[in-house]
Amino acid sequence: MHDVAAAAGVSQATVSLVLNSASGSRFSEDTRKRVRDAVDRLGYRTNAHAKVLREGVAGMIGFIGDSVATTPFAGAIIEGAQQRAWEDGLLLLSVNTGGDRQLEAASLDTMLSYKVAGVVYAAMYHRRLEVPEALAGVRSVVLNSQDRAGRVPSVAPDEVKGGYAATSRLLEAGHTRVGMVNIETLESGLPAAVGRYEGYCAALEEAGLDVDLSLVRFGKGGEEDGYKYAMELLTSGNPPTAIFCANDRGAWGAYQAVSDLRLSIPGDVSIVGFDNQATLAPFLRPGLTTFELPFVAMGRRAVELILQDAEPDGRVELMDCPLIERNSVTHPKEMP
Amino acid sequence: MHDVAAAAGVSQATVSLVLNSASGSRFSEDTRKRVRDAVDRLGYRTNAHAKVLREGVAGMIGFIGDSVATTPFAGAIIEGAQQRAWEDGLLLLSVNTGGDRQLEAASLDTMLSYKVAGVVYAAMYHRRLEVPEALAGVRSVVLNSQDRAGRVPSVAPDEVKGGYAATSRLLEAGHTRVGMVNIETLESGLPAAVGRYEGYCAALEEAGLDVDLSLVRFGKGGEEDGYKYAMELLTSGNPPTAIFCANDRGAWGAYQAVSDLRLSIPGDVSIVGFDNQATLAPFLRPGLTTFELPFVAMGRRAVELILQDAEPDGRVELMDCPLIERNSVTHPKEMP
DNA sequence: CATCAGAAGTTATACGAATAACCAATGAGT
DNA sequence: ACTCATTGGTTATTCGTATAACTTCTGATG
Repeated sequence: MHDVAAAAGVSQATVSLVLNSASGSRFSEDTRKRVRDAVDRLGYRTNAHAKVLREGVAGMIGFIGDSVATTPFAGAIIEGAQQRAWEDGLLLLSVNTGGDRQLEAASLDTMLSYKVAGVVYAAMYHRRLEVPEALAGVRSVVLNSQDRAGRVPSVAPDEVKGGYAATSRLLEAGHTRVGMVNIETLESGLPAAVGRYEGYCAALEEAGLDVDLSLVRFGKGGEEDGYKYAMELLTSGNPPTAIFCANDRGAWGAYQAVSDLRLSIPGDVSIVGFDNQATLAPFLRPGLTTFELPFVAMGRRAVELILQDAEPDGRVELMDCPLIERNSVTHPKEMP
Repeated sequence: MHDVAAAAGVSQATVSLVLNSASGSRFSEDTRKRVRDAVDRLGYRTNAHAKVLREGVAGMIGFIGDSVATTPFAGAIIEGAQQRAWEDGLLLLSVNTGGDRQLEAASLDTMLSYKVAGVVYAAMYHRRLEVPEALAGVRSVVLNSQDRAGRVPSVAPDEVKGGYAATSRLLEAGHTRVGMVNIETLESGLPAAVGRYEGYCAALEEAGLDVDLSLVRFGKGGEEDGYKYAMELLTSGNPPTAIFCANDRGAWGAYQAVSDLRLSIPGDVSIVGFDNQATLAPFLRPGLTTFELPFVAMGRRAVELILQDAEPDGRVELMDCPLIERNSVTHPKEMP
């Protein structure tokens, strides 16, 4: 900057003021032009660290993921966060800890020493977790999970509403016997499993239907269980005409079961999935009607909470899971 | 740091020296202890910006991806880069540009103003690309692609060797009629398509076999083409006993074709894929034998090149694609 | 004519750490 | 007694920017 000042024949302060005062017309047009020319000629670029040193806070937001980058869905989460940050000219300083608490603490420490404007603490899957202590020292948001202690604001998908919407989609198509293959037991406490089931029940009740436990199965989220439990449901005495699979992998298993039974989707049985897994859901035949975890929107929202002025509270913000309509749902077959 | 110095009853310089001189025993044990106690008591954390300001280079590496985070495979690339960076105590300052050259330039500019130690320029898929001019100003590496101008060093998968290894795997199992369903035409110039085909030819020739063009098809990389061309090959007069599908999605299509023909894998036809797509290859039945793009290793290597002392040249470093053995390959059936 | 307002800059300082250069005290060697 | 090395520190300066506070000049005004 001193070089620029010398080249333009002014003082360093003048350069700084010309460059930063948005429109404060304190200088003559001539001087401003000389400064800008010198900047261009010398290829001057401001030193961000000197700026931060003076101003106390950096144009960076820390992003700590327990392994977000490697899980196929959730890359979108970091993408959303980054997009939103960049809209305010900020960059993401990111780390995947792989769940290593020590790495987590160390990298958080480094981030803080870089005076990040805030920290997004993102989890690979929706759960209740303990945040590292050092987070208390900065503005922070828990993403795709919830702070168990309830101190840090959180952003997570609305599983209940998602389960409700998925089930409603089938009920509205006219189904009255709607099965569910869940991804975990309720005792697991997994918000996705508990919430989607709760939504399933709520939708049935609202439609005046009882929850028939013979139509509900609890697997482990893999396609093997999807296959196994869909098979059980469809070969039972009084099979469902539609199945809500609480994740797409389970739905894939269900597809295979339906195929092995020489039935067809959606003619004989309608299927709704959950997750909109990019490498799976669009490629099944027929395309899987499913619900999307709003990763991009969640990432954006988390950064937004960091950026906003209002003092944060420990509130959990739940975000809608949009329906992705494809071709695995239709009306139930008329009974013979 | 002044506060710490005051609390410990020493000068700021002493604190700095005690904290940084690894073992330089210039101070009494007593003083050092007082300093460390004060640091703990006050929860002092060094200001990274002040340090960078003095030293000229930051403990950060820029990572620019054209949309790495959202593509399901390549999250691993950023993971590898970050891992390696952290081993040297560096963090990644990352941006996904979504291919927007303007955003790319702007974010690169910001990164440079943060005095990053280097920049990794990562592409979503392997190709030849033009790097932004500003990259010339820093140490940089092109990742998962190659600098067309040949100035910036590049790290990319060894497609030829991959295609060679895939084909060899089938030849070694005893197959002599090995088909290939490619992901693109050769005219596309796509290194993955061109290289894997070249490797396929090389392996055949080395085994003393001619390349039989009636066994080769060029699709668009989707499962529809995988289905269509596998079907063509298998229903031809003299079908192959094994097919090398140049990507896993194509292999999935081939699986469906085989299934529709009431044949079995690997009994009637062996299949080898490419990509080891995490949400697909392990879940096919039988599990797909395939090759992995070494994303983590590539990410690591790119950062390593940035970190190393030697002056870089524009060399392209090709990395091996490891075989992921599952159950889709066996000996050919004896002819009746 | 004295005064005052505004325009157009400049000077000086602070941010936090690293380090070269300096200083004071002690004890050993001659 | 004098020199000199060693130990254990301190002082002063630098990195690059932002900005509060000051200066100087030019017209305009009462």
